[in-house]
Amino acid sequence: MKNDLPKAYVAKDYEDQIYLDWEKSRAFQPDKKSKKKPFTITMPPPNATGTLHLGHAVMLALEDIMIRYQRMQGRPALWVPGTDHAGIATQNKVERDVMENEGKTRHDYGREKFVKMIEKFVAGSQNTIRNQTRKMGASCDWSREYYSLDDRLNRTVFATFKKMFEDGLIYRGNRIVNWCTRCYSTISDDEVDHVETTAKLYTFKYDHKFPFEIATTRPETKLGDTAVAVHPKDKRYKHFIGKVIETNFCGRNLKLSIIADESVEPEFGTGALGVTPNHSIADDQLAQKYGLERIQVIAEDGTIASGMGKYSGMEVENAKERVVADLEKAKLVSKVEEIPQNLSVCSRCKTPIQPLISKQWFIDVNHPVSSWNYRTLKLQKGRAYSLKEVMQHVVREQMIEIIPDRFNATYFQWIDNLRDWCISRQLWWGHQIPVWYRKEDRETIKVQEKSPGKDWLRDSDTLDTWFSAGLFTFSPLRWIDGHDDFKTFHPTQVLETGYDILFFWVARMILMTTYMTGQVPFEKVYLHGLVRTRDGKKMSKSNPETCIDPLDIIPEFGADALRLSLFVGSTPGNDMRLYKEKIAGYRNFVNKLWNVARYILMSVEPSREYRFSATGKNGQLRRRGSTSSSMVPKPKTMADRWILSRLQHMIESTGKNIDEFRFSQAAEDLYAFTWNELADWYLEISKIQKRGDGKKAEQLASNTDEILVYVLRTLLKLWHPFTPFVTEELWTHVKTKGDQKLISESWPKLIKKLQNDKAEKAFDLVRESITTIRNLRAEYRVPPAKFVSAEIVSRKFQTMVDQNAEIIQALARVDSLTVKGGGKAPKNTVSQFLDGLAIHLPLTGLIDSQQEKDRVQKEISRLEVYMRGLEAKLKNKQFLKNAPADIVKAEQQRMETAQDSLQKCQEQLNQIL
RNA sequence: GGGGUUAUAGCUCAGUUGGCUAGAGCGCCACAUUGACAUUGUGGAGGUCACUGGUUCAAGUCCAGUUAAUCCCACCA
Repeated sequence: MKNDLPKAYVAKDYEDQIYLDWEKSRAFQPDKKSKKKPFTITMPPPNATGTLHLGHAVMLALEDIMIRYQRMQGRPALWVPGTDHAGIATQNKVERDVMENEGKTRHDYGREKFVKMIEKFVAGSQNTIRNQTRKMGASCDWSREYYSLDDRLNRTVFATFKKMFEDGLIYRGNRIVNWCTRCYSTISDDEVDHVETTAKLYTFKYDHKFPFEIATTRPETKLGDTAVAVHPKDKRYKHFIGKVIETNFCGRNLKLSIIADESVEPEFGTGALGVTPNHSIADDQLAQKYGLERIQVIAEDGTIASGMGKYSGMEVENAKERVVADLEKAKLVSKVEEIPQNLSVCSRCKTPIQPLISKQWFIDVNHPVSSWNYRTLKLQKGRAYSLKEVMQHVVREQMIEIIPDRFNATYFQWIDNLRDWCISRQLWWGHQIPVWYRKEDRETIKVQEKSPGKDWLRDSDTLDTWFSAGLFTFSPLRWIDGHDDFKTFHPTQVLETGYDILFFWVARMILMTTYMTGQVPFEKVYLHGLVRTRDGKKMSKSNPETCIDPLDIIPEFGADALRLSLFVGSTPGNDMRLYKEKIAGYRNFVNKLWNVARYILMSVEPSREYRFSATGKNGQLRRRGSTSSSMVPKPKTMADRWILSRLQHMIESTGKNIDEFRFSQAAEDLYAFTWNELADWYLEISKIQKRGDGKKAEQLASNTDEILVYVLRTLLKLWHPFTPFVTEELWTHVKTKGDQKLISESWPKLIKKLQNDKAEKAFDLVRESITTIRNLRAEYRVPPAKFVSAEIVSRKFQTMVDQNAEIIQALARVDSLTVKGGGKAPKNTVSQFLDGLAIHLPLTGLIDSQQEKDRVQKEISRLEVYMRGLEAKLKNKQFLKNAPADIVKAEQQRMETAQDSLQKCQEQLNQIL
């Protein structure tokens, strides 16, 4: 027992060393000897593009809580850390840096060289991420760390591609895609953001011969129109439907079919819509539906394609101005108005998206196949299922549970609207598509990673990052090699991540994993909210003053305080606000915990050995070296019984709360126990229990020491998943021979026989008595240092109050306490009535009878209001008939108590008069 | 247009299957201060749980509607 703790806990003096010790002790690796069911979490891999932000910190805090708790439960707990190459994000980042620093583009370097540059950048950034992860205290198994471009993961990616291709789930097609002209790549529907802007809506005719006007915000694309769509019932245009009108638009000859479709809104613009099949997703659908011709207007670099006359080669924006100018010159424009518009932009670089037709690789989400594990996925035999159907099936059948469950609706809605997933990206950074084309005839292909020979060219595109990310529960566990890790640790138990990547990642993991492994990737999905600023705004890198950097916080307040501030007071799926004062509050708490330990360590007899270990049968405590198997701490006083009982309830509720994902509740309860019960009450009482002289007093003191140490040890264990650093540090002061590091200790076992609701209730009355006296003193402005005398009258609790008289005297600063079983209330006192107990303070000279009268009168009114409510309830026959018996009984009890108090108050009032 | 979330103390938020005289932290007010802790202690003030209706013996909690904020998805050219 060491007792040389500094006055305050300065986290940064301990944390790094503690983490090193944990790592050295291999505590992060799952205990494979354990026979219990493994518990696995795949860490959502941060993008290898830089540094961790608070979103990652929340993720690390929550996952570490689960992992540490399960580890202490004795389960082989595996938390697999990793990083993601994050194709588009990383390439963008390096491109931006190179442009800023050297004014060069990736093309100035060429693919091979540029990829090398990205690799170098990634290596640096991975190191940063690893260090930050350590700073947070994450107890993940570094020996199993993965990176999405690791060999074993690459092989899994290529094997997946091949299998899907052979099953007809991957195809190459000419389809309209979201094209980012800056990234020079397709991006998926989910990578498109919509920003509200205003746009100019032009109303015009294609030429003077054209019979009616159309309206558009994008006149330049009209160069590629092949139809005009109207609503079938629109009288203005009905007689044109089915005709083909030849027109000359800005020097281009267009053949426009007039088609009718319900989707056209007659109220918008002129009610006539120029259809540009290749540059609008909606128009593309019309083109498919009516078999329209297609004309490419915009090239992949964002300029007007060749064959568009004088506009060819112009930037889209310039072309627009030019087209408008030409139209105006020809007096074809009748109206220009500003309208609100949702502009589609690339979520990475905010460049406006050009929808265009391009030959890309897709995953067919509606193609039914039979290559499923029908048994483990509980599918109907003999039936083919599409990816979409299985994604719906496993969640609907609750093989995967989403927390909070309202995200089920979001999930299903997304899947219902899911279109084929475009997986090819025209990027250099990522998994290059394992497809080879024969040089002479590009249509002959081979799907494999290695080159089939000299006459073959590899597809230059890479795969969408989320393709490989979809494999992350099983690819790092070496599924591809049939490794034990996969057999032992898959499916994983929990996937914990932000709700913002439910679609990007969670859904795709379900898709990929069910298809490839025949298992669900995880049993539960826990979604946390976003961390916002004090004003509820998003923290964004472009606004650095709104951002809180975990690396600034940790040295100042400690990782434990940061962790607490990231999940206490927040619930799954809901955003939270974070600001320094909040973190400081938890820093204060951590310090409180430190000082609780510091006091106990200073106060108990240091030479003794306090070796409790709750490893005996039936969760009993044994003292090491003792032959007795029932060395449970023995409560001698009511306070002892109370604190030990409260502690047992904490053991029970903390475990239950963590099991049921109520992390905030668990920590809040522990916080209240630590501060408001242990520190505020029991520690103060222990001082009283330890101050007497004589043999009996010594025995009590020694017994109190045992209880203090037992409570502290247990409390450190309960706190450990939440605040690992400070608890581990304190553990070094209370651990004894044979104890392990706290991280490897077992979760405290519940000792049922120490639960004592009667003692808790009785002791609450003692606490309430003390509070009442303090309150009365404060009200009558008795100086805190001054002692008062008091009289407590209770027939029912006379003995109990007597037994606790010393505590009441000390904590309420009472020098002479009279405890009576009955009799008349003394005169000239300030009095207060609790349930079955009256407290009288003869505050001679301080009592103002008017003030006292007012005080009692106020209490009476309050009681009367309260009793009116109760009375109504108790007179209600329906209530008596329908409410459960214990509820009725409780209400009756309340009524009796209130009546009693009321009567006492009235007596009191009469006496003052 | 479809879907979701939120609305509870001055602020930030809890409130598990309906049983509540509605809680916490911060802030505020008063007092204290060498003893584990000023990163402290003691006491206190502060709420028609957004609004309207319904279900129920009983509604902050369940249902319907209204208002306001917010997010996601789709999208009108």
